[in-house]
Amino acid sequence: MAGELGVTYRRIYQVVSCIPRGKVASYGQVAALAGLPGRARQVGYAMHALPRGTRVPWQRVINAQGMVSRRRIAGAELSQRILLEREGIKFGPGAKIPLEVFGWKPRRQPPGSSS
DNA sequence: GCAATGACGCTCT
DNA sequence: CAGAGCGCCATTG
Repeated sequence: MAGELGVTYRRIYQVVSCIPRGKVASYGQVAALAGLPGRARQVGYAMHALPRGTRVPWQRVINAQGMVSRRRIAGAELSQRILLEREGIKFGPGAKIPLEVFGWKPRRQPPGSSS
């Protein structure tokens, strides 16, 4: 049943929930952080399986090209873009997000913070 | 239990 | 730079 989600999805949702507001992460990045390197596809499918009204910031997950992945239903990708712009993320030419600026860079110990 | 699906990523042409 | 193909594997019917 869909009520009981697999361990894999749960792991993915956990990582996605850690993405700070105003930042984005790619499917592959989420997969790697979830301990599933190379399984970006499963991340995308996990996002699709999310129910409406979820607390998981699924909108912060985009593809490696810095673009909102195209969905089965046209127009939904636009909604995601609106949500991201609302968080302060700016899109460049070609609807691409500059990952060097908005890409989430998780770091446990910021360099120079302990000195 | 088997076969098809899918919000991706990378490489080659 | 753009497009097409293959691999990846959990979830669903």
